[in-house]
Amino acid sequence: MVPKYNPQEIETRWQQRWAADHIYKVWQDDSRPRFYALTMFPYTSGDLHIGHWYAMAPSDAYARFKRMQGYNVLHPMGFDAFGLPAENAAINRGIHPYDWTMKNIKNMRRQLRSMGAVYDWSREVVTCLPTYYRWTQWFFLKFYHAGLAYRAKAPVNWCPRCQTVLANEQVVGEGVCERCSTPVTKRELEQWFFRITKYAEELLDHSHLDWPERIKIMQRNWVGKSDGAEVSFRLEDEGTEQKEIRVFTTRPDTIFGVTFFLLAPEHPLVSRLTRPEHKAEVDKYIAWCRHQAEYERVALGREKTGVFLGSYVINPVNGERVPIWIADYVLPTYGTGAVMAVPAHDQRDLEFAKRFKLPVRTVIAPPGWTGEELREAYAGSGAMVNSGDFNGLPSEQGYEAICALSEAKGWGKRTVVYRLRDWLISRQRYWGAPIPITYCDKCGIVPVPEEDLPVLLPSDAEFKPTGESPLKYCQSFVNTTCPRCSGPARRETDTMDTFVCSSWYFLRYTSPKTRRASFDAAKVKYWLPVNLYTGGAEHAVMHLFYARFFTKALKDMGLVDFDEPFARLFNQGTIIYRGDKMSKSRGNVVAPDEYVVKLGADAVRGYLMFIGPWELGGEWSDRGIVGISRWLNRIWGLVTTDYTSRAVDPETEKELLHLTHKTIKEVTADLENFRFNTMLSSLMELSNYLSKIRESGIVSGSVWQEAIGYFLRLLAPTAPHLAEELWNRTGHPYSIHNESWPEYAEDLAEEKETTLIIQVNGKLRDKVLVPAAIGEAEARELALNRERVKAYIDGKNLIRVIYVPSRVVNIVVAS
RNA sequence: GCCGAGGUGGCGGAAUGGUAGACGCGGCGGACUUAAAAUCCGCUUCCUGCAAGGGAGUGUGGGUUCGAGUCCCUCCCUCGGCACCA
Repeated sequence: MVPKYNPQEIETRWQQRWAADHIYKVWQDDSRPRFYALTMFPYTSGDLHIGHWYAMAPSDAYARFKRMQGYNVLHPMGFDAFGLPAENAAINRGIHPYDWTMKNIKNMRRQLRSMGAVYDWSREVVTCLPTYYRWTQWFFLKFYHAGLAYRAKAPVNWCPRCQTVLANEQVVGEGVCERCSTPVTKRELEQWFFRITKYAEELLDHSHLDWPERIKIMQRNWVGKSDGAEVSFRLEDEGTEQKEIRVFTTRPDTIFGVTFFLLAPEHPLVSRLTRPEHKAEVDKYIAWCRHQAEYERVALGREKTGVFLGSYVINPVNGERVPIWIADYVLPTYGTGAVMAVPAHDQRDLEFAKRFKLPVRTVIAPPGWTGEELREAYAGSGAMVNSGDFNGLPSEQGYEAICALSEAKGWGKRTVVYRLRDWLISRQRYWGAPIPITYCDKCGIVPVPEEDLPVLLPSDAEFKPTGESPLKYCQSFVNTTCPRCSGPARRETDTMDTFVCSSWYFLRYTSPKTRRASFDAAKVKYWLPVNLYTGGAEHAVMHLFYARFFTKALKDMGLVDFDEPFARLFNQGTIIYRGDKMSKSRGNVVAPDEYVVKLGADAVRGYLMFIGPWELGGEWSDRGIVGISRWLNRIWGLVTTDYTSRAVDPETEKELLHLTHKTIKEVTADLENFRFNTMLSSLMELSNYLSKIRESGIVSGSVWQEAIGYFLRLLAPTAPHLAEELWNRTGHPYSIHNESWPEYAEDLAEEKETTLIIQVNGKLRDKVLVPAAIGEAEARELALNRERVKAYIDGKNLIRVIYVPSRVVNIVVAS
């Protein structure tokens, strides 16, 4: 009696054996081509849910496939372990963030091990350990010395709930916090920034990246490059030390159409340019703006607001006096915070002009324009009008001509403006890598010397959120000596955004234990760039963007010799459950554990791959997984029950050989393209055919054994435990995971017979099984003489016959 | 508003411009069983017909083609992202 399929027993047994034998240990083995297959490491939230498995199980199958294909595969795993939830848990439950995080890691590691992945656990990376964050701090110093890290006072995004500042990238949707969805407010604070804008142009270049188009578009939009010109408008009243105001415009060709001038309410010149008789109104407006939330202010479709300051600028092209207003739709952070308003050719300016009865002057003629007032702003191109010497010039040429004139006269120049802002990395929280900076009354800002790293987090800090870093109240941490003059000094108490930690973890995996450096340069040279990076698309302008910036900066510092970290990127879709994305806060998480116990990790892996195309995600279904579980059970029975050959039918043997090779071909192509769902249907078709053969027993024992051997190797990436067990039970040497991927023979994979479709006027009328190599004449002859076809063509005029080789004969007739 | 992705049986989903619905779930019928579960076999897009067959059918409406789920245009819906960026 053959024992029943017992996934739990099989899976734990093989996992122990694999671990004991270190079969997934990765060496830097130059004789094989390397393949770095990376999956985004999880945040240490406590439990992995099915959504995590959806990211990890298919990528593990892919890594296994690459291994079997003969690559030296690095497929590591680690934990993104700093961050707010740990601190919040500490506040709520009185557990230290370190203990909370480590407890979670322990549990998540157990869950990950139960998945049976090829992770080499000796390479695990945990970002909250001093052995790791020491190097995060080291990178900060490198950036500081390279002029890429600076401290500045700026209006920053503040999350009142998280009690910390946020990077622009972490403000999402209608101006809410990426983490807790609380509306974000603005605060004027002295903070640390990374100069990511220095790389704006380089970050736009995705030309050597095999990345999804939508991610590239999102990043491009985020950088927001605009070509245009910077133009100076002289102040009419030159009594102030400031003689002019610069604006940025993408349409210098419309400069004759300027009828008013706008400043952001926060613009530094506002108070100086406000005439006494307007002061009360201006102050009132500015106060009103200040209590508007950022997202209200930029909400589209709002009625335009603003006030006149009472002073004027002079238009450099025609010497006109232009009134200066302030309006909240002018953003202080973009361009110069000032706008030359051209209501005829900008919809926003037109709305403003209408509201405040300001003049509108058309200076670019729309097609067919006869001088009437425009209903809507015309933003297209056309001949210049009302533009002095430039009248009649096409606007594209006008653009060039105005730029040339401004440059010649010195009141303007061509320029490029980016929407991208520098990356704010300070966080007023405890659980992050301390920024390695000291403040000395004598020496000012002094970086901590490299040899003094790490700046350790004190274990005795209080975590109560006060809007300032808990480290600020920890005297033993704050008080230090100046590295330069040895006098008393204070430590920086802000910690770094966790995205700094995750901007270089993929380098650390290559040499996780090295104590001499952040990474071993030779190993990074061997493994990087990452061949394939998989994870969710939600990181498009955060993690993925920062990691690219980091890599480019490291390249410029000479620390690495490549400027893009991830050659190929693939985003899996989202697993939904009860109509919603799985998340703790929605309370709809499905834990893999109970399914692993009941049906086995192989079934969970298989179901997640079978659910649909990986990039589209899908709905988790308790019913769906039993289909895969039953299939694995059938495979168990198919292979463990002795096969008895009762007769040998050469035709069936040939057919089995053909189907086997066809399956190898399909499974290989599907894996390469992440089409796990169709890969599994191919395997099911083969196993269904094998079941039929086992019933009839009409192939020889050796042919049967060979087919089973192929089948198991094709199954190994998806169901590593079951494949190993059956490989072992069929007398093969350990381990199937060190076997080569099967190769197919093209002539065997090819179809020998095909169903010829016979259509009359494009409608299916008959089918007939023919040799695949059938010739055209023969096919036509056959089709025209079929009884079923004759009924449709007799007595009609044969117009033409279309023949698609070995597929279709379409007979076109007319009555 | 703009940019992506998508819309196919009761459900998840397959289909190089050439048999629409592979594979699986569910359902129905049968075998095994005292019975049930499990397992195995068969059927399962809809309408019509005793049947052979016929007709319709891939969100909507048009177009290209011998032939369209697939290509082009219009519109509708769902999901994701961006959004007063001068």
